[in-house]
Amino acid sequence: MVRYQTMLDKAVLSPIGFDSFGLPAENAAIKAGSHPRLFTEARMKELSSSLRRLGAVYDWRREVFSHDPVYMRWSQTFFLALLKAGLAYRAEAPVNWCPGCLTVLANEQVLADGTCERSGDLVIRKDLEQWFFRITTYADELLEDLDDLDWPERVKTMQRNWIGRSEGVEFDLPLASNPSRALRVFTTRPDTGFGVTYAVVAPEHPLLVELTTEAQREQVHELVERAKSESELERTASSESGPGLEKRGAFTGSFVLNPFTKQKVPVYVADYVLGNYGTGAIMAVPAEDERDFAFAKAYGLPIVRTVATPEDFDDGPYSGDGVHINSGFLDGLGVVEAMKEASDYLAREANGVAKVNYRLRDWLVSRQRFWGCPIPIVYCEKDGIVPVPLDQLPVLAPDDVVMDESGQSPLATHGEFRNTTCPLCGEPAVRETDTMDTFTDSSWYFLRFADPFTPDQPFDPVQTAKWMPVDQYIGGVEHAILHLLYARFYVKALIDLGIAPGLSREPFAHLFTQGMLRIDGAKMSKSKGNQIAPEKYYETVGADGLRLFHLFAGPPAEDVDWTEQTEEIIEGCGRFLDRFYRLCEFADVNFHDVADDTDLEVRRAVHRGVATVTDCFERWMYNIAVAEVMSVFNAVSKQARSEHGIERSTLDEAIDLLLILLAPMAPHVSAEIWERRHPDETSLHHQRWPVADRALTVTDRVTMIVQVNGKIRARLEVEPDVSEQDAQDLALADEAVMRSLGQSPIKRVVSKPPRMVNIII
RNA sequence: GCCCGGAUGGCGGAAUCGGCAGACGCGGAGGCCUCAAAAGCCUUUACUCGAAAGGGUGUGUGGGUUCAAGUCCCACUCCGGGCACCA
Repeated sequence: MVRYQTMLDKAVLSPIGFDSFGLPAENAAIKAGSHPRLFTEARMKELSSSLRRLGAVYDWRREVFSHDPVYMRWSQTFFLALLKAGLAYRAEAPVNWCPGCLTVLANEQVLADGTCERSGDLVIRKDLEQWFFRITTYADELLEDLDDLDWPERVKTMQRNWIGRSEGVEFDLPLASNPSRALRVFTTRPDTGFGVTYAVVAPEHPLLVELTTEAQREQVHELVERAKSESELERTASSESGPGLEKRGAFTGSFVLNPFTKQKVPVYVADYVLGNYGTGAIMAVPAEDERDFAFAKAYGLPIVRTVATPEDFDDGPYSGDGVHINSGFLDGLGVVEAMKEASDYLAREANGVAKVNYRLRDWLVSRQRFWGCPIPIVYCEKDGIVPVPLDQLPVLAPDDVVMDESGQSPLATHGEFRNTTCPLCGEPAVRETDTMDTFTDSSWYFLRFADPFTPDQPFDPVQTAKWMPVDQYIGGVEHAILHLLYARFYVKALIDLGIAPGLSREPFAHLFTQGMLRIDGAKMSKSKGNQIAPEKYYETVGADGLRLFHLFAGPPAEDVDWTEQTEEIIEGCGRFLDRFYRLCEFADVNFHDVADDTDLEVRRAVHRGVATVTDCFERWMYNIAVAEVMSVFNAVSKQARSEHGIERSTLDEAIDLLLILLAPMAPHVSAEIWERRHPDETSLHHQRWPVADRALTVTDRVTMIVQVNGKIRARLEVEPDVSEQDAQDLALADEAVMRSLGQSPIKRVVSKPPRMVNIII
């Protein structure tokens, strides 16, 4: 794509960098007892050289990498800026701990089945004090701005689901024993209030102890203990997760008053209510909520319908629209009107307020690992949390560390690093020894690319304004709600912090999600260690052969399976390039002197090929583009090697145009041939992308199909502008058509000249 | 359970609008070249009836719309992905 766009004479910025911090390097270093930097830099070298050999076009002058102290300085500066703005904070919270990675993870890094996105270990819950970024502040903007992005709908949907905005009402359920106190709940269905037959609090709810009566203490205690011992994932996302999961709960012994019916309803504690969403307590409406229904059935609680169910509805919870029943002043209203009435009522009677809740949680950025960007904070007994002064950044990890398998970050036990003095009072203090999530590093690198040369600022606003947003961002779907969400948040925050004035609030205007290479169904990735090294193919079919295969293998958005057949396809691509080379050497070519109709046909094929390949490139159909080049080549080659032969200038034009079409796909061999053919011209890659000669691409004859009762009976060559009458006459005069018509009278003729005529009998 | 995407020869995959299904490649078969092989070249290759000419069938399944459906509509099956106790 870069090569193609460049040949269209566009200014193309194609940068490269390395997200060089992270666990793979650290784990490798632990195994070998060496320093992750050694691994990382060796790997970077290998990768760079492999990419260069592949012929990837990058502006290597702009290369950046996250463990570069210059880069780290700004990563840390941003952390402190976020802290100053109140967007970074330290809090104790239940967090996801991965026993395989020996660190906490962000919610986004935990898969739906409760395992770690990277190591596959089951994540456990721990209560720890950690650093967070207040990404939830931007929840609405992150959601709304998705609408205008040219991204795959799938990715946008994933982000929308992840943010999980829901509008509802928060209100009070007064305690029956003491109506001046209340249990606050959140609901999206205030209209179903008359159907509230019980309430539920989460096991973590602060009021739980107060609500629990002596008689129920033991039962409640048992449930709370069990909920605590299980990870959140066992609780919410076990293998049978979802609304069908078994509900476990216990009666607290207390009652609250339903503000609609003024009836006493029991308060339960149950693990299906989450402590960290909404108010951690709900009003339960079993008739209109699947989960409440299951719980009510299990615990023998009453179920009162408040919305009439459709006629064909048998049983169970019904959450659709309908007319309200058993609902006092709401009776007869539809769901939408009833919601409004009920909300107004709750506002008057139960301190009800409209409330928006999000599934999205703040971004946990602390990592108990060594190979990451240190969090630039000092803890002082007197001054508390103290940011490291900007002129002392970057805080660098020491090199004299021991990487062992203890699971402890070497920073935590490194006295010299850990023990420092407070920047404010000068008294002894300790450094933060956690590092930042590597997604913080990758959340702003694209800004640095616009101007990576200055050490004095993270990026030049003039340059970022010039290049940003990224016109075409390409990545795997696996980043749909990790990197792509974090980077969007970062950009918005950096703008609001005044760090990136004039920047577009969305970093990636167009997103294309590439497919992945799979082996035995598993994604090929560095973490799985099942990669296929390209080097081997550089030797056999060359980088160009491998490139051609890569494009040819299938649509770029889809995954490619590596099978026994794959090697053979790669060889086939290599063979094509060999054949192409031989034609350019005029091997087995016969020439004739004066151009004739056969030459015209060749020229037509070539020019149509130019048009088709251009179109394919515009529409990401690289596999078809390769097929088209092969196809055109076959036509040219066949003519050139026929006895009749080809006229010299026809072949020259064909080869030159094919070389240009091939330049972005197989840049090495095409450039070599070009140089040999045109020693005095500028290189192939500086040639302008061709435009097909319209006179040659318009068709002079077209194949018209003739159908009888929809079945094809003949194919006729006709003029493209053949009239309807002529088309029909031709069709009816055809021998094969006449045969299938037989004696039957013609009922009707449908014709779309010059494509087809259909005769109905 | 809900929401997306997909299903086309032995295989990877083509087919902007409803109008020639299977482009291109891989693999297979036969042949040429060769003492032989490799490489290369040529022919052939959806299935099926037929000696051939020619016919029939065919894009996951079942219906429908249409002169005409891989393409549009309805129902379903299977595969892939996402979400899934968020009130």
